[in-house]
Amino acid sequence: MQATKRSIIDAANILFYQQGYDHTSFSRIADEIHISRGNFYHHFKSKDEILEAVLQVRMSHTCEMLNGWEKESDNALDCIRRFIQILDVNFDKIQSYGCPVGTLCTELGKLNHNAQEEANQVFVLFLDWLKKQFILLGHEKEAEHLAMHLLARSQGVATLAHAFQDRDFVMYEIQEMFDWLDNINEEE
Amino acid sequence: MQATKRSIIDAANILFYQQGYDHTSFSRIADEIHISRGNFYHHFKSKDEILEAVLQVRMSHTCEMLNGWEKESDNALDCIRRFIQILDVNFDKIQSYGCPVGTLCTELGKLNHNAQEEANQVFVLFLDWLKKQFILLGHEKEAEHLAMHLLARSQGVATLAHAFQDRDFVMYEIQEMFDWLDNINEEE
DNA sequence: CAAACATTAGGTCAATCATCCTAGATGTCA
DNA sequence: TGACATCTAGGATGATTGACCTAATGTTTG
Repeated sequence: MQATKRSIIDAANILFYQQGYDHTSFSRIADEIHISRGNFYHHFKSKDEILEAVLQVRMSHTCEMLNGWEKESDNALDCIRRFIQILDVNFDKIQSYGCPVGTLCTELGKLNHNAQEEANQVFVLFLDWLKKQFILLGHEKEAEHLAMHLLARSQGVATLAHAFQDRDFVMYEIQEMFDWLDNINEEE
Repeated sequence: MQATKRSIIDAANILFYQQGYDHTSFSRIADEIHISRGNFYHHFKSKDEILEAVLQVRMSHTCEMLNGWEKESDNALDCIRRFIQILDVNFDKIQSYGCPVGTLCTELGKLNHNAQEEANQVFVLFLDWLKKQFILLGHEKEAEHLAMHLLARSQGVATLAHAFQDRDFVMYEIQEMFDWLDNINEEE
C-alpha cells in the first residue's frame, strides 16, 4: 500500500521539477516506476491530488532541511550562509531545471491553478526561517525586508543560472551576498 | 496576407506570456482572433515556427524599448534607473504573469526546447545594454558583473512579485537598487 | 473577363491526455 | 482453508492536441 503510493509521489516530485507539472503525464510517471496507468486511481483521485501530495512532501523536506541547518550551525550568521550556499551545493540541478520552489510557483501561477497558494507556502517556510535568523542577529525591525531581499536575490541568481549555465556567475553572486551579509552586521 | 499572420503572432505573443508556451493551443489562439484552426498552416509550418516568430517580435520590441530609453534619458545613470523602474511600470502584468523574458526562458529550459538559446538572446540584449551603460559610467572592468547582478536582482523581484502580489515589496526593492546604484558611483 | 495566385474555412487524422472500469492477483486474518 | 479487503494490470472512454488536406473564396494581373 505505502510502497507504490510512495514511489508515485517520489517520481512525480522529480518529474514535476524536471519537466514541469502540466507537461508531466501519468504515462511518463508510470513508465518511470514501471506500473500501469490505471493503478494511479486507487491511490489518487486526480492529478491535482498527486500535486497536493508532492507539495506536502516538499513542505516536510524543507522543514527538515531548515531544522538540520540550525542544528549543524553555530549561530544565525552561519545559518544564513547555509541558505546562500544552496545555490552552490545544488548548482547542477539548478543549472538544469532552475529552483524547484520558484519554477513551480511560477508555473502554477500561469496555469491559474488552485494549488498556487499552497506552493507559495514553501517560499513562506524559507521566509519565516530567514526572518527568524535575522532577528537573532538583532535586526528585529528589518527582518522581514531582509528575508524577502535575500530570497529574491537567490531566486534571481537561480533564474539566470538556469538560463546561462554559468557557474562563475553563481559563485560571484554568492560572494556578493556574503559581503552584503557582513555589511549589515557591521553597522552597529 | 500580412494581417492574419500578424494577428496570429500578436495573439500568440500575449498567450505564451499569460499561459505559457506549452499550455497554449492553436484552438486558444484561433478563438482569440476568430479564425479557424486549419488557417495556421498556410502561415506557419508548426507551433515551433510560431514561437520563432514571437521571439523575433520580442527581440525587436526590446531593441526599440532600449533605444527609446537611451533617447529619453539624459545620461547612463538615468538609463539604468529606467531599467529598474520597469518593475514598477509593468507591475500589473508582472504580478499576474511574471517577467515575460524570464518565465519563457525557464519554461523552454524545462521542455528542452530548441528555441531556449534564442529566448536567452532577449536576456542578452538587456545584458549588453546594461553593460554599455555601466561602461559609460566608468565601470569598464566590472561592467559585465554589474549587468548580470542587476538583471538577476530584477528577475528575483519579478519572481516573488508574481508569487506574492506584493507591490510594497517591489517598491522597496526598487529603492534598494537605486541606493546600490548610487553607492557604486560614489566610490571614486 | 480569365487565368494565376494568395488566403481561408472546416473536416480529418493519429497521437496523447486524464479518467474510469473491471477482472484478476495478492495479501490478511478467522 | 476460506472469506474478504487491498492492490494492480490493462483495456475503454471521450476530449484535446498538433498536424495535414481539400475545397472554396479573395485578390491580383494579363
